[in-house]
Amino acid sequence: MNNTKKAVTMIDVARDAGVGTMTVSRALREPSKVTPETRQAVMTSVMKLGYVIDATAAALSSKRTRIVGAVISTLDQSIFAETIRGLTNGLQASGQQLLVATTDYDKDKESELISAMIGRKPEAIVLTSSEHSESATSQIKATNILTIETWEIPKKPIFAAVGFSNRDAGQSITKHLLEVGRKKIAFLGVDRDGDTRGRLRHQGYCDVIENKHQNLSELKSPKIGSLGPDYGASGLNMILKKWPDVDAIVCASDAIAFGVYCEANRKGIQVPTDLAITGFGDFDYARDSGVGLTTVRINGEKIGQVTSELISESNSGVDISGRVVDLGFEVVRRLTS
Amino acid sequence: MNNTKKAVTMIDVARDAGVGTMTVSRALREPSKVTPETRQAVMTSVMKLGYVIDATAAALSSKRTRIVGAVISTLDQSIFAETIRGLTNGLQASGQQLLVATTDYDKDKESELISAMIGRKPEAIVLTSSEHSESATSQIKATNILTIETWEIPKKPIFAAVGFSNRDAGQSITKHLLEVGRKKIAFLGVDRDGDTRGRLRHQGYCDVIENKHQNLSELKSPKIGSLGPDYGASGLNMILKKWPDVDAIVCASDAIAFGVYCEANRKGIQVPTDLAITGFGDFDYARDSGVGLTTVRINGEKIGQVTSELISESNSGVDISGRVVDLGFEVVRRLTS
DNA sequence: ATGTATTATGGTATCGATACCATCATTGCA
DNA sequence: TGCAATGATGGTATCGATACCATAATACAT
Repeated sequence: MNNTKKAVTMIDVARDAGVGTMTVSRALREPSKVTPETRQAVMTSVMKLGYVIDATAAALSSKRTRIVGAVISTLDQSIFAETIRGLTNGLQASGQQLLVATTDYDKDKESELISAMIGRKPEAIVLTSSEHSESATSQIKATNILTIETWEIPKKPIFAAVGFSNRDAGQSITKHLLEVGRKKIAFLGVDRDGDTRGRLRHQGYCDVIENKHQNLSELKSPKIGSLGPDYGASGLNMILKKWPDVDAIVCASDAIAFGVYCEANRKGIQVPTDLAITGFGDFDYARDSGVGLTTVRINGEKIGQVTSELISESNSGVDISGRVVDLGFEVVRRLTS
Repeated sequence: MNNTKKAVTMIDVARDAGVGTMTVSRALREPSKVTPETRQAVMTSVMKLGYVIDATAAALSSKRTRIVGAVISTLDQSIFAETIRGLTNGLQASGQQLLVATTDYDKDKESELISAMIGRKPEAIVLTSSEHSESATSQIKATNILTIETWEIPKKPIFAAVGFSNRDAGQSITKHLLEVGRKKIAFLGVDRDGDTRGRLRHQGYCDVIENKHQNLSELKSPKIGSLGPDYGASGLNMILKKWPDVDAIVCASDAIAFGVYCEANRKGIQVPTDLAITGFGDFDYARDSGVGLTTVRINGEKIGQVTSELISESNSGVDISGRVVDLGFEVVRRLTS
């Protein structure tokens, strides 16, 4: 495995094709700059020797790594997986590649990973969290590497941001429930350290439900355990015990909403007649399962795609600092509200 | 964004600290090789100047990129996301980073991406598909880069493999249904081009259901559309039309099984009394939703973790070629069988 | 026909850190 | 006391491709 085999370099190809190294380099990168014959000769030698250009050397020499770094919170519930997909697709089209690192919502880890990323000298860094440690931010600013914050649009972006406002989304979905006549709307979510999204959605809910008596919210900070459907099931029971007359629950994620829905079914609670339920994210099991969950749709793939476009733009010389792309969200009413 | 700012190099640090560049290099990488005082002086200068080691130059010089490439089929339904997670966690611990590329089950794209990966001279390449184009395989063999195939264990691994046998899994889950007394067991899956997993699971099913009359299988090749729950819903109807007396359905994925379950519920079919349903993968919505789907559990994260361990082992000089780690799977009986 | 613009090509310094070897200082032991 | 062994440090060639500049060869205009 350890490269015991010979390494074919550009010099070998040049010698074989009877040209200089620069001609090989050009034939490979800007074919129009060499005559068709020389290009042909070079390509033949490349094939014959099985030559592959060394990206490391090319990067050092040209000062262009063609790497984009993504420092994301988690890949767990596929929340960001779509964004990664949108990014890789966009970047692959322009010959860039994505270096990923996951922080698991740990700020120290994020800071550390951002350092490592900076060392790679990527052409851009994509972040999914909206709050960063001081050292991370200052380091990014110092090195002046294009950094794009995604999903939650921060109040003060470092350079540029692509996403939406979780708070606005929280407001919209709560308003929707009010509009369809719900009176006692509860909120169910988790307040995970370092993960501000749930908190912001809760904030949006609170903005709309001003009445202190009406504000029925549970925002737990579970140290362990899944933040998925099982939490929704126990959450519903908690809420029912505290506020038996609840008639709607805004959940901080589809997974939680799904758990609430299943538990309601088990208890014989009619949805949406007795209880309306809304989710967040519009993931496949909310969308296609037949449950017909009312939710807030966020186009994660588009976030990645637009981000890659911004990166391309920046690479072609456009100054995109200060650019904020708000892709919004969509309240999708289905059968649970 | 374009690095208009000065670049701090190791020479700058060396000058500032009043030592040679090699001492700086050592102070940063092998602190034990320098006196505490020099190390301190170097670190002070590093902080002062905001120096970050240039990974590109380090890689070129040391011939160690500390990059591992992952060429995966898709990140869509989070099937491989857990593996990515296991990998990044393991690799981050040893200072490696993961470069990801997605092929969307396109073999040409895979071949192309593998070439690009090879150019990066990664310390290992991780593949999630079990069948590769000829050019991809030969290129990998020629460059002699450690390549680990994951999930489906191929008959003839290039170097090493970590995963399980989809065919065995298909057999086991089908046997389970026979054991619990089912007589008319159907199979529902999709035959996506380039994705052999569904086909192998189907193969396992066929191995067990030898009787031609009993073999009720649908393996469609949908060009478009989701392979998720919505396919399960329509699939159930197809099956019922063809074989009204079916009493069990082996689904090629949890998502499909989930769709079948929901559709059965809608039609008033009792699960599991009238119809048993099994899935594949044990994703969260199968696990925690309360549906209690009987399924085949595959530990995707462990695949990534073990893979990263193999990579570490190889990096420390052990020859792991030919190593095949079969992590198996687990038939989890819940409420739908 | 001659000078200028244009295209094709190659030589070489360079990117920034590390491997290798040399040097010098210090310690241990006969 | 002297000599080898050990440890700390630095000089310099090197990794492999590209940028920059120089040159050669061709086309084109006057």
